[in-house]
Amino acid sequence: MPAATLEEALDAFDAFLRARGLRMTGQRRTLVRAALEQRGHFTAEDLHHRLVNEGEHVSLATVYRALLLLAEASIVEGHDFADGQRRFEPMLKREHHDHMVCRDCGAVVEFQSAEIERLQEQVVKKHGFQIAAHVHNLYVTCDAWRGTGRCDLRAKQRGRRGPHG
Amino acid sequence: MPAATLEEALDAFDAFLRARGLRMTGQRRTLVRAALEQRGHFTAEDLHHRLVNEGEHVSLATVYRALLLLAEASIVEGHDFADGQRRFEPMLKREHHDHMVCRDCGAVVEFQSAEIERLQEQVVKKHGFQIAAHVHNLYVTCDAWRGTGRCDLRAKQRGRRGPHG
DNA sequence: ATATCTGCAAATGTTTTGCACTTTT
DNA sequence: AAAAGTGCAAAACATTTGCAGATAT
Repeated sequence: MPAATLEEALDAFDAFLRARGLRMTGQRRTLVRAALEQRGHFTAEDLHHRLVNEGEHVSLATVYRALLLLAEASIVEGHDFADGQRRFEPMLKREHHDHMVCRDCGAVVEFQSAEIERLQEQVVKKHGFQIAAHVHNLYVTCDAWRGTGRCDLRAKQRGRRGPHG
Repeated sequence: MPAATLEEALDAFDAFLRARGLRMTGQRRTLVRAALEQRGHFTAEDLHHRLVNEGEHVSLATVYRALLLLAEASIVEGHDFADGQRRFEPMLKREHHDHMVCRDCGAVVEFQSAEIERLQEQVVKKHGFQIAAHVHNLYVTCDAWRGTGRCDLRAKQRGRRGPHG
């Protein structure tokens, strides 16, 4: 199943908004488009910068507010990669996946494992819970790739400490 | 392997500090003790409150600074349960585990799965990475337990939204 | 018309930091 | 003495929110 088109995303968002008595606006349309055009995992600020560069007039507050709605509508999904900023990615019509995050180069690589999902579900059931969501991030290093150019996807990285100390 | 005793923790911390040219102080000793006595997963503020109630004079800043060192020394481990505050738990001589976090009652239940760990490692290797750390949190609900009293471990919960929208 | 949006600036809340003073070594 | 630690208050910083004016139904 390929990722959703802009039209599909706009339709889905429109339906979502309508169902909650909310309104489709110029800014929200612009934000849906920009979010889908964004490659990889982006922050609210990334999205805002992009729009400012395009000459669009949308405030950062509106970006945050829209991202919240887009996540509730399952058009995007938010992730915490322990670097102090929430990342988003388009998720409409995309399959679930988890992430490897490289601490050397900042690359975010998606992975899927039906087997892990199954075991996860099993653990939760064994305890009488129901699963609502999960976070499965693998923080990795890629020193072995140094110099190959293969891992220099996102050189920038924040200094903020993760939850591991 | 049972959890570490206070003496073991103090020795480990002392060795860690010494190796880095840092010093054991009264506050740090107090914090090690309090952290080990704390049951379950606690925040920096929990720890601070506890000490204030005991009549100890330790500032919140010192608590944060000590927790950082204790985590680096692997005496405690920090976790992000997506509620806006970092939690810590004693980890010296304890086995690795991941967590289920109940969104209804706030309970944190530990789980272990050698199978999941193995698959995780496999995924990382397949991509040529080396694993540095991982976060595997299962956010669950326990409505089925309502009224049984079994799940009301930690009633308090924060309103802050997690990374999923 | 009326409820919802938006932008701006100010607030929030956890964690970090600068600095003057204490405590270790 | 010299280096490291502490408390306090202020700073940081991503995200949220109050409010007055703008926009959608």
